[in-house]
Amino acid sequence: MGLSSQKYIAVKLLIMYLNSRKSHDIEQMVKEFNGFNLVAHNCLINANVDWGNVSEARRLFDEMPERNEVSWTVLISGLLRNGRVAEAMWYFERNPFPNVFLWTATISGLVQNGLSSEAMRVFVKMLASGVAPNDVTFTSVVRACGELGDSGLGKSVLGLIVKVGFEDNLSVSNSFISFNLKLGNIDLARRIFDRMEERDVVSWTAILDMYVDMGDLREARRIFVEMPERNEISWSVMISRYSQGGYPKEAVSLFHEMVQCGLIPNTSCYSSVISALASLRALQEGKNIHGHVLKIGMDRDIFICSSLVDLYCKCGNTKDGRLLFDSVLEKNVVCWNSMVTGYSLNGQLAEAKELFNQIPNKNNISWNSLITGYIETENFDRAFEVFNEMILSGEQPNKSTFSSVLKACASLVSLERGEYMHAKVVKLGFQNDIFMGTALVDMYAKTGNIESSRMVFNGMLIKNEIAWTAMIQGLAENGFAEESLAFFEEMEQTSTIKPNDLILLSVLFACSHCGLVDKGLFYFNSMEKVYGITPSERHYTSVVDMLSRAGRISEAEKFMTNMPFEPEVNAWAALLSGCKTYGNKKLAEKIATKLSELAETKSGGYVLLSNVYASSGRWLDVLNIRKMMNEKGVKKSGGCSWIEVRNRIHLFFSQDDSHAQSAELSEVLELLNSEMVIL
DNA sequence: TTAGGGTTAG
Repeated sequence: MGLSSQKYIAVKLLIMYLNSRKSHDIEQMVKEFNGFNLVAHNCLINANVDWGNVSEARRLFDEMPERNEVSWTVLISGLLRNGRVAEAMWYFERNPFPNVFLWTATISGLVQNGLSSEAMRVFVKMLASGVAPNDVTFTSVVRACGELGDSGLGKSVLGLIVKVGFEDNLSVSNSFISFNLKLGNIDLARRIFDRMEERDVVSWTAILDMYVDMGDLREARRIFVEMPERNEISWSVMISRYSQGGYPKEAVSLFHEMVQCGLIPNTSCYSSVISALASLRALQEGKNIHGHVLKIGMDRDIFICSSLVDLYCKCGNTKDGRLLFDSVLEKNVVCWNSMVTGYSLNGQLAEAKELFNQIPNKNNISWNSLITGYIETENFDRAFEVFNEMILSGEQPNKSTFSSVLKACASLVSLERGEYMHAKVVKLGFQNDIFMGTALVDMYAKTGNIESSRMVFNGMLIKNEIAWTAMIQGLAENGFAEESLAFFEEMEQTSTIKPNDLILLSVLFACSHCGLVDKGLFYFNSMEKVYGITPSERHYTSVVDMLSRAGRISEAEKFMTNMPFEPEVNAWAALLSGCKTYGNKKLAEKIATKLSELAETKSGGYVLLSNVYASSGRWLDVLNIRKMMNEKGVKKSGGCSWIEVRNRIHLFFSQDDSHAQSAELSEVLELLNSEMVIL
């Protein structure tokens, strides 16, 4: 077989690979080909690497009777591209063709796997071996310096580059732009860009990304429009950053715009747009994209698959998510995490736990997903257990982990654990993070330690809407109504943050508890006009409560009849309680009749009704309702309480003695009771 | 063989 026909076969295989991406066809073709063909074999290895069948690629390589330098390069760079560094290095040590391509492929592969120090060591070895680096080598080496955040190292490499004469090379200059952006030298990056004689789409995209990273999406959009040349990566930068930055709608419309312009989206664009659709819970459009991805043969891409798993799960369809997950041959940790998160989000904790146990290389996101799942299903005990297991396994908790566990401490009203977590946050140096600050303010407020809550809040360098909400709400709910209002006024005067519906609810709550009725009514009436927030049922109920507490019963009643929706049961309860306090028996009876009617029509109505009677001290009515519920066979979910002793949560249910020490506890209670009688 | 881009947790 001559070289030209070998080339012919290789080209044909490549065309088939690009068109059909069907491994089977290509394998068939290689088999039909009489005898061994080196070029075809190399192509097949390359194709398998691209499809993620790395083990198959390695098998093909190992079985080759003869290999050339392309075979070695394809295999080693393929292994590195798929994160199989140890295997790649094993082959690298044994490679009989140490040319510049292979050195460069290895250096860049190591950098891509986050092993920049190792990459630099290989680079030094390369220089010592006498092989001269080329421009591509330098771009990878500069990237490694950037990843290491080592500006001194970058300067030494620049010296070498100038010595060899690559300083004006386009790729090398581009890599220096990103190097400086990584180190925060924005001005220097911009100066390099401005000084460049020739710029390509990569240079422009780097500058575009700079504005996106700074959070200036408008300026980024301007650069994007003005760029002399745009390719699919420039588009993908825009789409992904809009998606990640909390603008999923814009990301989707940008994707449509791209398609309308006649451009072909790459895998990045697809994974980003699917992620945006997942945020929007847009299942149908996501399914359309999935169909399209299947049609064009991108359905094996791990990024696309992980986003699709996430999409199906976020839309509540864990079954289809799992089906897709199972079809992925070589899963990475992100793919695993997407599925665990999917089960967690949908409350399927047994499935989440089972899958979590099977993850081969867990990272902290895997742990966080499971912890969050337990917290969302209010299984706080298990959440803390998993947290402890995480620490024991040697996995470092991150800010997300603490955000979750602090939420659990708040829900459990467990100050002791909260303080322990706070200490850990400080030890790891996370205390200045805005998420941490907010979670701590909330935890301390919910556990009743308003002093610490205030201290953390005052110490926060930047305060966002969520932080202010936690503080204002915390103060209001802990009975510091006046202070809560003072903080609200301070927020209005000193920040640009606009009040949200939760803050206004707290403000109404505070006004109600301070007896500042007119002030409360003023804020309620300002909601729509000044703040552009439509009041919800809860806001209306709060006003009813406020008027009732102040004895303005007829006003409260009138307010209720003018509400744009059916009043909540809590609103009736507030009014009834007001009637009781101010002795309005006639209206109280009217409300009682109304509530009985409501109980008939609403599911769980009896329970609510009995709660309403209980809250206004009408115990006879409570007993009657309970009797009626028993007759009709209506079950009430039991009351539940808990106490924390030596890091263990003890749960107690009403009319239930399932606690292991319930007999002893009863005895002690009886003893205490008798003591109280004596006193 | 490269520089610019992607998926998951709070």
